Amino acid sequence: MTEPTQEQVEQLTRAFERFTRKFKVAEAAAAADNALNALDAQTLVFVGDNPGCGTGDVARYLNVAMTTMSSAIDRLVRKDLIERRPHEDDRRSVALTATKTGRQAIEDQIAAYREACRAMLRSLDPREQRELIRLSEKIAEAQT
Amino acid sequence: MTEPTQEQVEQLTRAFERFTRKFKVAEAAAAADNALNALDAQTLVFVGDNPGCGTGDVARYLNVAMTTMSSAIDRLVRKDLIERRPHEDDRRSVALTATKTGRQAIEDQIAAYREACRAMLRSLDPREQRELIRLSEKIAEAQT
DNA sequence: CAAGATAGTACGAAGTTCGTACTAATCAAG
DNA sequence: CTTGATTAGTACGAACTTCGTACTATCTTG
Repeated sequence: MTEPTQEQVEQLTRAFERFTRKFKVAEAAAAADNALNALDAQTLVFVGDNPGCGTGDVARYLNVAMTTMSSAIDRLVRKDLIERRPHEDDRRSVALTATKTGRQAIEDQIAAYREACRAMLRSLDPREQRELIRLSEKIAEAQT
Repeated sequence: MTEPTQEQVEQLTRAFERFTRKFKVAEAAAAADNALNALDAQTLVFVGDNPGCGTGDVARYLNVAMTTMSSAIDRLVRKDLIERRPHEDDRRSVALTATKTGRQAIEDQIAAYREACRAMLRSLDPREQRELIRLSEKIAEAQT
């Protein structure tokens, strides 16, 4: 827990700008098939991870207006990627779940991500690979 | 350059998903002031890095239609963040440059990025910080 | 210099986001 | 149990974004 130097921060920033770009390309590639925009893709993944969640849950998580999320869900339902079912306990709510097609689309989405990660690791030798993963996890945990 | 294991790839993917999310928040925070959408922000940064570039250069780099870029540039010009000047050699082209206000906005944009990177580094001890930067640069260079 | 390629913009159609207004269901007292 | 406030969600329309088509102006090449 030491304050990094200005120079170090800038080096990492430059490297990460390139990573971010790489991930965007990966996202775009995964979306190409289903023609999902960024919001719809993120919505689909969230619903896949949180079956039974409601419109508001996703809206809050992705930081968009409730009505925007309602539209996004409309599009995903029309493409048969998710389903709106009545919620058991609260009849105002809907319970969202990914359809079989939707789960497949999520897999493709994540596979593209994973492919980008694999490409990164491939540039390193085995010891470095282990070290990068260790450091990444340490950071991810610290951010809470 | 050794093939990483499936397990390693997944660990890194999970960690990077969290990073990506963090960067999106940073981007959103930087955009909040100027109310720039993602495309406009990226366009502004590119023009800042490539003064004198043309509409088509940015469009190709960001992978959008020429007309889309023309609109984005319209918006940035209207906000006085960039300028369209006639190109010296080729009078069909425009030469784009960031205005003083624009350069300031870019600084804010990048500062938010840098802040996210600094936060990451802070979770590590000095030896680990140096190692993370070294590995990141190695990967960034290998990707070409 | 004529034909074709290139850089860019105008315009309009299709789609996205979000605020306002509304319905339906739940909760909290009284 | 009813009434008033809250909560989950959708319908609708305005403002904005993206992009294809059509067009102008300017190189480039044979």
